[in-house]
Amino acid sequence: MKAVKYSRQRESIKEYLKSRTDHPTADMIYAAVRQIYPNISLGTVYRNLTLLTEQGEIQKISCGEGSDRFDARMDKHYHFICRRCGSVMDLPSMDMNHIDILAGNGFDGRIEGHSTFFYGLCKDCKQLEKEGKEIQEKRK
Amino acid sequence: MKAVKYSRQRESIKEYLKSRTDHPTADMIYAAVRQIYPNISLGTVYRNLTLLTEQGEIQKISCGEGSDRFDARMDKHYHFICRRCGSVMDLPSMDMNHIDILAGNGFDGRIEGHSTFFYGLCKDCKQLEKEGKEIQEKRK
DNA sequence: GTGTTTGCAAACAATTTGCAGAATT
DNA sequence: AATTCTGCAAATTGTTTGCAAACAC
Repeated sequence: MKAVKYSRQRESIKEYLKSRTDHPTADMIYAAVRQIYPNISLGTVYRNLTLLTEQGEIQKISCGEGSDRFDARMDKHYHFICRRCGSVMDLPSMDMNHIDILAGNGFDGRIEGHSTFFYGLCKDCKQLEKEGKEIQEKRK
Repeated sequence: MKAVKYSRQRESIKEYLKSRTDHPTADMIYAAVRQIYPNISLGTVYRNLTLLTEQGEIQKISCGEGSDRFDARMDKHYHFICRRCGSVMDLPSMDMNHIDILAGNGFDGRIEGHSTFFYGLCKDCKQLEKEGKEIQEKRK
């Protein structure tokens, strides 16, 4: 019932997201795409991010704090969030399917999956903290 | 510099939370405590939940979808969220410290911990889905 | 032409905050 | 008396939505 039609705005959003590995927020994507389509609205960005997520072309990362982030990488991987600068980065791929079994032990429902993110200090912040440097917020 | 003074409202919030295992939202707590202190405001509830969380007396559960939830259980345990009714429940305690090591392999930052929740169908919804019954939203 | 998408602004939900007065120490 | 906490309302943040015009098929 719902046909999806082409739109240059959506294409631009997708392209931008594919070019990044820093998992931008809707706002960051808005700012970037506005360089090309100055009249695009934040509502359009949100609508397209939702649509693309529903179609399995991108994924939404809800990390609790702050705005949601988006990722064009669709292979299974986990995310790391730096507690100091707030940046979100990909971790090398690893298999953690076994934790669903673990969690199912002694639980009477059906475990279908999990959502996990890791936190700590990214490489840069590890170094900066050692030097007692100031915090550089990379997160919005 | 910041002394914490007693308040009956905060005590009531803490008491209520200790009596529950369903991880209520700020709104649910507000509704409950209002039975005892009809003039309490939602702002006060939020302020106290934040304070209690900072003091390590309770914990906040951000599960991505919808409002944050709160938990008075402070021993390490994981949460399960039913994708059908939205209820949040505790899982039997288990040790998953090893996944931090796993995640650290090939990553140049420092992993300090993780945040995980499991999802699927709770016992009741597993049964109801089998019978083709209607969804009973338990979540706000 | 019909149906989908857009820009804009207004609406919304969850949470936070400023302030004057009340409660705690 | 000094400081912290409260109720209230207004402000903020992140996101969604209604609508008429523009665009895709």
